[in-house]
Amino acid sequence: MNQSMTPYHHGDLRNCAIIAAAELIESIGSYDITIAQVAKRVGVSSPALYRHFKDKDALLTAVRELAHLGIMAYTTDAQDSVAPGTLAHIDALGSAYLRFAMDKEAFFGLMWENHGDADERRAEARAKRTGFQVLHEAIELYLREQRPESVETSLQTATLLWSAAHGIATLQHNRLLDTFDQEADAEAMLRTATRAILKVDV
Amino acid sequence: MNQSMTPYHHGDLRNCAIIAAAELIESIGSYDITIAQVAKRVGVSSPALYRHFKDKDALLTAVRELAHLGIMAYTTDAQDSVAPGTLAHIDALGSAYLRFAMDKEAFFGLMWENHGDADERRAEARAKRTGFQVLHEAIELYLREQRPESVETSLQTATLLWSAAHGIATLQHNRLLDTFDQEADAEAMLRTATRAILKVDV
DNA sequence: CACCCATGTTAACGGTGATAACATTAAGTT
DNA sequence: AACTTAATGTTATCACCGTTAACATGGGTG
Repeated sequence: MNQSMTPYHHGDLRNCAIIAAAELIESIGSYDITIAQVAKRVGVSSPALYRHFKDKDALLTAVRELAHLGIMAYTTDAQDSVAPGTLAHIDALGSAYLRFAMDKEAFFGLMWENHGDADERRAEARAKRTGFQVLHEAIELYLREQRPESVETSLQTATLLWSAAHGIATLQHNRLLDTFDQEADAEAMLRTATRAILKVDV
Repeated sequence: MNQSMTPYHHGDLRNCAIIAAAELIESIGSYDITIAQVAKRVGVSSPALYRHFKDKDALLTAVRELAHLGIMAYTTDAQDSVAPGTLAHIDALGSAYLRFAMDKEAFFGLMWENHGDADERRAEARAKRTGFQVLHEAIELYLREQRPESVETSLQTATLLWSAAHGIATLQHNRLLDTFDQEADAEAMLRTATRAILKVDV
């Protein structure tokens, strides 16, 4: 009846809460947020959120899904301008990963927090594997064309390269790269690692 | 006077609280502990801890120092049985790192949490750099003897190798290595990475 | 229209980190 | 030995947190 403001039933609380949480995280630069903060931002009482999320971590898990989409967007963008299966392709993927870690610090941190129950864990593992597949395929293609004798190790190679990228991203995220090497350049490091692991002559 | 039990003044509360916190973390396998839990374990009221630690994070920072000592112990042990500056030496350091990450999961996770004020951050960075130096020296020695033409890149090489080790350790810690490659073996991966980065022929 | 269920509300609980105000004791001064 | 003081403990209390219970609202279906 009252057509003016905020009807009793929100209508799309679940999605709005996820987005509000994400915005909050982005704006304070930390995933240390509060149910009450999210509720307030959506204009709803705290307990209302429990109609849509089992607990706080379920909400954060939903935000993590968003973060996975975000990283996929970075990845997809990066792939646009490169030929599939080239070294430039692999570089672009790695650089997208590093860029996401820097640009969206709080989300990157959140993604690697491992609280949550088993179901949530499995769902996230699936999302992460999806991202990994992109790298794996690029590397498989690269090896098939450049080093066909090593193509059967493409899975191990991809896993190792991801690990290297993740290590560099994580250390940079914690501001430790500069601690070790004042002139460290994450992107250059990853390119070096990529070439070493792919055994390309530099 | 009353020689029986628990004098009013504990006498060594600060150290005991740190140890109690560490034990608690080890026993529950998570660094999500409570001031009250620590206080109870030491047999003291919660506010008493605030005489010795500015806040909860200061206590956790002290525990992190302990964790750094722990990783150094692993490292030192590993070095005992290898000749300095050999590939085996570098392998031993990496393997010690991975072993610590697995054995002391909770501590490893805690070490890379980056809350805390600027002073605490700087202190921790120093501790981490100390650990890094060990790897750096081993690599410098190795390069000087095996690849003298690359010795001036020893710092970059050490930083990169640490990043790779850290990435592998972190992914394993989050149980993601198996997600990517069911047969992944962290130690084997690190050996591969080490050889690739040092440009040793395999 | 009547009912019901999804979805919102306010009230309340136990636990958290932290502070204030007070108590006790060890150590130092005279 | 007595007094003072500072360090270090205590209890009482706060605001806030995640979460649940009990109640209110109202849209959708018979």
